[in-house]
Amino acid sequence: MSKYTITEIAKLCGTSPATVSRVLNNPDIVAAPLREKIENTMREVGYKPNPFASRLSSKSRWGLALFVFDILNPFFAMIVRRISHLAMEQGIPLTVCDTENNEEKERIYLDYLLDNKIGGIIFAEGISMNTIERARQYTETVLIDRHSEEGVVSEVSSDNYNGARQAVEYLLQLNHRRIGFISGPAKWPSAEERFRGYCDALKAYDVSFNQELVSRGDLRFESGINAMEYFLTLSEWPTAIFSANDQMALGALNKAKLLNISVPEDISLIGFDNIPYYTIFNTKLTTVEQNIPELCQCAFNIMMKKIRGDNTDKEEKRIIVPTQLKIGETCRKLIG
Amino acid sequence: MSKYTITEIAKLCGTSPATVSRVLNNPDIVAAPLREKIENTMREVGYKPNPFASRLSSKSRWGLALFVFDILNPFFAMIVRRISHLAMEQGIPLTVCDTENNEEKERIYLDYLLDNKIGGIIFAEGISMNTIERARQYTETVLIDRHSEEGVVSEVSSDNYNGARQAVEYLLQLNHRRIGFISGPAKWPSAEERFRGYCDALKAYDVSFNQELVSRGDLRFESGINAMEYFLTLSEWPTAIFSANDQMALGALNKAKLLNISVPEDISLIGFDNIPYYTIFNTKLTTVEQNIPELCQCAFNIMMKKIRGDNTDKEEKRIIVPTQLKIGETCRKLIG
DNA sequence: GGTGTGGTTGAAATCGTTTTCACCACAGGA
DNA sequence: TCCTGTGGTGAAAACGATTTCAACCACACC
Repeated sequence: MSKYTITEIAKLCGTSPATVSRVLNNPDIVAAPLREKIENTMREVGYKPNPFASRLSSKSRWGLALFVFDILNPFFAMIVRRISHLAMEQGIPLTVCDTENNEEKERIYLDYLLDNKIGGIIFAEGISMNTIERARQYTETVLIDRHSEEGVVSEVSSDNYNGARQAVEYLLQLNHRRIGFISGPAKWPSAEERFRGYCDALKAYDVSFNQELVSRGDLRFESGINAMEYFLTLSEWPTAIFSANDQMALGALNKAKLLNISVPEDISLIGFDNIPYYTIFNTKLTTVEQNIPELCQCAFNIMMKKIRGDNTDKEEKRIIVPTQLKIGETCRKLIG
Repeated sequence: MSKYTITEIAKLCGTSPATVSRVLNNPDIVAAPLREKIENTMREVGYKPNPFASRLSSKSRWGLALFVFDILNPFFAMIVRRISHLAMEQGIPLTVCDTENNEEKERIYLDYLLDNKIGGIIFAEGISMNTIERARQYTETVLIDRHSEEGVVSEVSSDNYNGARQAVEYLLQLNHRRIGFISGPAKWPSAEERFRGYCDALKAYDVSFNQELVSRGDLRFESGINAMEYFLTLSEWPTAIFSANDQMALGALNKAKLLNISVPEDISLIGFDNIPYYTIFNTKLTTVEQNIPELCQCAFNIMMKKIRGDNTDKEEKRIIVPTQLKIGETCRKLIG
């Protein structure tokens, strides 16, 4: 709770407020001896600049916001946890915006933030492109696991394609050939990529794609249940199922258990995400781990660069973070 | 993005900036016709006061923070969702602090917030009393579902006692007499109250308390599993179980299902919280609903009053929000 | 008709920074 | 010697609100 002002620091050092301000914002242009003297006194008396005065005179933007479409979903809750940790470390206020999958709420939050001259916004998967586009015109933006059309926005995402492909190839190596897929929503690029990974893995093993083995889900638990119900109506069951996320995989797992269908004895199962939260089930799910800390760290770094204006301009517009297959207890090798 | 200043509004209305400011902060003291004229022009041109200028001149604190100890827990995620919604409605920036059940993190967050002259902090259950005490000395505080020693801090909580009591009495009315209890952590007052409710309900029905029917949990899914395992080792099983929260109840439910023990045929089960998230299981849990929206609204209102300084001073230091028993599919009536 | 009185309003200082502009001293070139 | 550029610094004007203080105008009352 610093009670000192820039003027007082100036007086203590026998210099002017202007110079102290320069030390704060542009240290290089003040002569070394004086600069050090000022820096020392600031440290000694525990001076902290008043953020409101700063922002009033420099019309610069400030603060970060994070948009997630469903904070009750542990994947996004995890992102909130990481990003808010990083922001706090840097002493940057973060506003968390849970849009509840509601475009009107996105609009209201965004208006509010723009009015308050927010410095940057990080969008997680699930936010509408309208909102992102509008934000982009007024402030810095970074996407996590969300693709924009033409790489106009910086984005950080998991390697959804290879993660999915690796998972399905793992099943293929275990001699599975009849592999079901529980997909995500059609509009979500990250979900689409997982689908591509699924298809290409099959192709690589000369297994023909079979539409009846695909069940469209919405990433929530229930759609995993529904998917499993659907698969069991088929005259010939799949021997393995790959789900576009853990929640649906667990829905499927739960459904199977209730019907006394054994996983992995009767059906093998792989998820995607590896949310720690989901160790709640006593069967350890085999899944593709997304490196959420890394994802968040990258997104945050890019944002900081943008805000600081370190525009090497050649910067990668798109960063891909590798995934990792985590072997659990839900897959088995077919003898055939 | 309002480009108007208070001075311009004044000019448009043929008055002075001072008066416009008064309309903003203290409308009553400016004569009705002038006030309305100013209000209208502000509306017309879409004027929004510059928050930084405001905060610079009025040395008042500003902004809110919300502490939760585990944002991955849907109960707290729900609180984050509600409070951030309310804050945004009022145009107040909210900083969400997920302390990850770590006292060091609490300290860091708090230091940061106090440095930034935060206007108020809302603490949810699970934050250490040290942190709350320290915060209380420098800023406004409100607790949700967290009791302070002597009512020094305003607090809003669910009617844990009566909610628990009602649940257990419901079981008693269904002729259950051997009722197990899965408790929460010892230090949590809200969990303790649920325990008291359990005990008093038994007493009211002349059922003697039996220590072996109590299993201590930590509110997480796993401890529900453990509790169920424990109960099943008893020579005589309980015919019903009341769990101090939904997560543990679902752990117990899941364990039972895996062991082919039917709920409610073999054992009845009641939870506490009614997190919408948990409709994920296809069996609808009978549970005591906490009115989270109301809880949050109350806490928020109290905070706003404190910030505004409307200290009727006679204000209730403690508000209790009623709970409601939600009948699901996990309880049955014993014939005996 | 003078004197309060209370309700409204405006002028001006203030909050703590940033930033522009002018100034100075000194170095280097003509 | 004079002129010009340059790096370092200070004075002072913003930034956009709040707040104090004084002025003003009825109006009523003695």
